[in-house]
Amino acid sequence: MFSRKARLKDIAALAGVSIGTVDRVLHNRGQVAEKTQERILKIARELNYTPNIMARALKTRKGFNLVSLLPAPADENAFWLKHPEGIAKAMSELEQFPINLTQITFNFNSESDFQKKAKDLLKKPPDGIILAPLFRSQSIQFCSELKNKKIPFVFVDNYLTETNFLAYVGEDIFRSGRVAGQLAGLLTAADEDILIVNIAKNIRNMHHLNQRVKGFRSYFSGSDRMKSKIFILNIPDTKRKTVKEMTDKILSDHPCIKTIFVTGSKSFIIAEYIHSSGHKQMNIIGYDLIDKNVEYLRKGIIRFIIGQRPEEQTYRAVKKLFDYLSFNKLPEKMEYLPVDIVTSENVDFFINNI
Amino acid sequence: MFSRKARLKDIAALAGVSIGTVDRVLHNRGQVAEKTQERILKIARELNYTPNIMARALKTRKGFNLVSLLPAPADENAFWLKHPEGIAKAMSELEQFPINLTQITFNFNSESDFQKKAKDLLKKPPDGIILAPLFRSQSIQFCSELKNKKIPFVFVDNYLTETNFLAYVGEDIFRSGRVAGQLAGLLTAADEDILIVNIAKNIRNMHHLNQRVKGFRSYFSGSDRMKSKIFILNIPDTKRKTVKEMTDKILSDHPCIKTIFVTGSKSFIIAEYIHSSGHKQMNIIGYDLIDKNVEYLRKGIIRFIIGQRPEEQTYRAVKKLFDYLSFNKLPEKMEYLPVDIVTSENVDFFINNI
DNA sequence: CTGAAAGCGCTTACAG
DNA sequence: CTGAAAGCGCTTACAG
Repeated sequence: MFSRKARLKDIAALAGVSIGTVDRVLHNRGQVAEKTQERILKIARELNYTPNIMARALKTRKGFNLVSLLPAPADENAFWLKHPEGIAKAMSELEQFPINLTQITFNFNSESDFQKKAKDLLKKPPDGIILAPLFRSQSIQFCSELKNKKIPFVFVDNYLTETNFLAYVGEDIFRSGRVAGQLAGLLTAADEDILIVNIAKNIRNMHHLNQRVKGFRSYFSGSDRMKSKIFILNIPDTKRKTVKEMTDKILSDHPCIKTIFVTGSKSFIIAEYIHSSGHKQMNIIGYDLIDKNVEYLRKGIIRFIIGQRPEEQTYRAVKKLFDYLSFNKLPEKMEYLPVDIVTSENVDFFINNI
Repeated sequence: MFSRKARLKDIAALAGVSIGTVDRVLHNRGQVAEKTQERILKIARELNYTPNIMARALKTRKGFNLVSLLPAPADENAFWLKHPEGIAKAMSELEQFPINLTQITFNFNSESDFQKKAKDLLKKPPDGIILAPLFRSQSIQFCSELKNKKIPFVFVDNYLTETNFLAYVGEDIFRSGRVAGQLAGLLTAADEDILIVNIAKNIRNMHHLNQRVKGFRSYFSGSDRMKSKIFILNIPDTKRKTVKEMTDKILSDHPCIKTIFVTGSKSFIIAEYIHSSGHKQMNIIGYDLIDKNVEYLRKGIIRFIIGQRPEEQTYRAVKKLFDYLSFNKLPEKMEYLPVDIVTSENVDFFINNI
């Protein structure tokens, strides 16, 4: 009724040997007579043999220690709250296997903290690592150590081409900027202008955000669709006073600004200020479904949020690492998750939804 | 190093019985002395016992026959091309288990063909069914037979509340209409009007499409945000002549129409006509990432496509059925997939992406 | 170079 | 009411 899978036993019977010999051939271990070997391989091929992974897992029971090294979530970067959820989900699906995953976090603003945590974890080298490479040079150095120690690692959030990472799961950053550009274009009339706002304290953010700005601008470049002017504002911190002064200034200098693109997850700060300060209504576009952004999205103060599925990044990263370590399965190297366009009407589908 | 899971053996040792007895208690079979039973349950709880599903699967090796009963994809409903992909993906992930899934298709326009196929498949009753209930009364009847025969079934695409379905995976139809409404609102100025187009040959479509229309209208109702008028056009077939005549008429009667919402997957037909007929440019919003729609989306002739993840519907449906049959796991009953907002800039992420 | 045997954790039929 | 044993398909250490 069901076409049974071929077993070692079947191959052994046909080849007239024991299953031990078949196994030796199939795993390239031990010395087996050339002729026997050929015969066995031929039969295995004909029977389309693939091992029963249940039986293998049951027998082998090899455990792995994994480590995730991600920024600690804090008020100012609630974005990183979502990543542990994806890890938890993946681990619960893999509950049957003897895996440990230790979550290590580092201070979002401290390169030395990252270095310290990275160094510490290597004292007891894990079998695989999930890593958000926020700090470029420190990450490159760390990854070269991982390479020396032959520890595979998967990037989330961003990647560094100069390392030999096993895989990347995350946003196509440039592309997501283009999507934002398209949305801004839809919201902005020909006689209205656009403001890009970067809110960044540290250099990492700048790199990430600059990519989005590039993508955003690229959507408009070379086309005639854009008569609006595009201004840019870099706000160095999130103090209310700084935000107020800098925003007020640029908006009064350029009264035609109607659309504001906030390149990071802090659009709620701009939304809050615009909303409470008596400025005219703006079209605000931002990133990431953190609670405060969602709140302003529902209120209609933020128009669009672009989502990058942070939980799914870590979820898939864990799965990739597991498949690689357990089944030698080489994962798809670059896995760009969809750029989600989220509004007040479809936001419910995207939160608490992993 | 790894916290080992408790095994039957461990419980047996602590309870001073054999693993056979433990198993009998845990599966509520056979007669076990009250006292022994209590002791064993207590220990199992304390040890937080969960069975090792690898071992169980290896031993049990119970096979299932599943059937999917979905419309045959055809030129006129390319939407249904995607569903087999999700089935294929799920089956390849479950390759290790002795499962069969037979895909049965019926003619999208023929209720009698559905009835025939449904009847035929029951001659050899499967262990579970995945079903798209296009034809209401015929589906209800079929589902009541399934209930009698105790065959579990999962709906995709739509559901019928009066049946005892195991689960539904698909769109929140009303809600997706609301999302379309919001997008239309963004694209339409106060002095411009909106046209809703239903293209439907059969009654099923009408129900589905009407729900979307309701959602669409509900977005505008009771709010003052809408000064535009909303017209509706029902096109009974897709002949070029019919489309031309009816579209021309309504657009000349109402020259302020600027946005067209096509409630089904045939927005490419409207896009094609508008584009090639010398009408002024319209904002077109449609459904489903079938090739022709994607083509017009990329060209900028369709503005937004709303996606409902057809592959994921069947993928999850198969998984739910499998988990239910194999592990007695009751699935989440209503699983609404996200309403995806797709534009020319993020469409790449949503095609060939399962 | 090859075979026989133990055992992963579970389920099930049999014996008592 | 309970235990002992076989076996799912694989891997591995041992014996020859």
